[in-house]
Amino acid sequence: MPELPEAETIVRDLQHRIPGATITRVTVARADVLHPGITPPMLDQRLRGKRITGVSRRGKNVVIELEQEHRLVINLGMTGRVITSDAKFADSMRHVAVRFELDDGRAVLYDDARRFGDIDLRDGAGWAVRTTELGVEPLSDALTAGLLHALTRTSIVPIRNWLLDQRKIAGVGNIYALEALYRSGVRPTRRARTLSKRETAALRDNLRDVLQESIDMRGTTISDYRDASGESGRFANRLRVYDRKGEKCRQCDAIIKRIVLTNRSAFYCPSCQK
DNA sequence: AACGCGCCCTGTCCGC
DNA sequence: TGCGGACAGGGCGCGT
Repeated sequence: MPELPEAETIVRDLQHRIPGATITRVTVARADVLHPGITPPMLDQRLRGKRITGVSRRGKNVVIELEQEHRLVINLGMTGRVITSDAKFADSMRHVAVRFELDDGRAVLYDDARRFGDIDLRDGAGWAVRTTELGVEPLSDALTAGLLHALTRTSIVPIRNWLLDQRKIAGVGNIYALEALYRSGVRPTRRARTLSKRETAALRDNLRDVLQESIDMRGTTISDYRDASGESGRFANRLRVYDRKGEKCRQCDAIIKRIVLTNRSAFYCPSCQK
């Protein structure tokens, strides 16, 4: 579910709520959301007494920064949510997997119906490893048209699949990959290396635009996504192809198609996208 | 090395 | 009303 804009929205919410607080206790109801090798007692023992110093994002991951360079890295999978216990909707969370109790009486709740999410704890060195496994941040200056063109030269995979590879660009998921391709006039099936310089330049700009516009609307809620207060995002009605099979293209009146690429839906306008 | 596939798990919706 | 199947924003491990 949550891609970069959704993770970014949660991060911004948490940034003005939890830094300065100290974790007093961690309770794990669903150990399968913990990163392999991390056990519930270990998590509790290593977090207890640690002060939260900041909150940031890397790709689709929400990163809670702690004293001594430790980081709690939360990947929300498909249905993960991070909600503070003082939020209006906190009591309605029905799949709380982990609770991080704070010294001010509040708690940070990790809720995840499908439990595809992953909670990892890294020290400075461990984080350095993890972050280098991820690709360029699409909203950073590092993602230039030239870089996107160069990166795509060696791959024969459909460009939609290429965009989902977190080792290349970090944070893009199915929704924004498809929306950016639509805006760029490129079909999701096109092999990455066949995109022209002009097309990769357009794709770079459109990717950044659609991500930023979604952040401005606090993300896309199809069904599960909620921000740190439990509220839905408002970008869903701005989607032009995602989940619009059979509906009319907003630019040309052709009918939006749905195909399957490596077991995941792809939507596109057969007339606007080449 | 790069790629495609199956799978992890729960909830919801649709057709019968 | 109930049941089976398809599908869902992600990502890992495996075989080729």
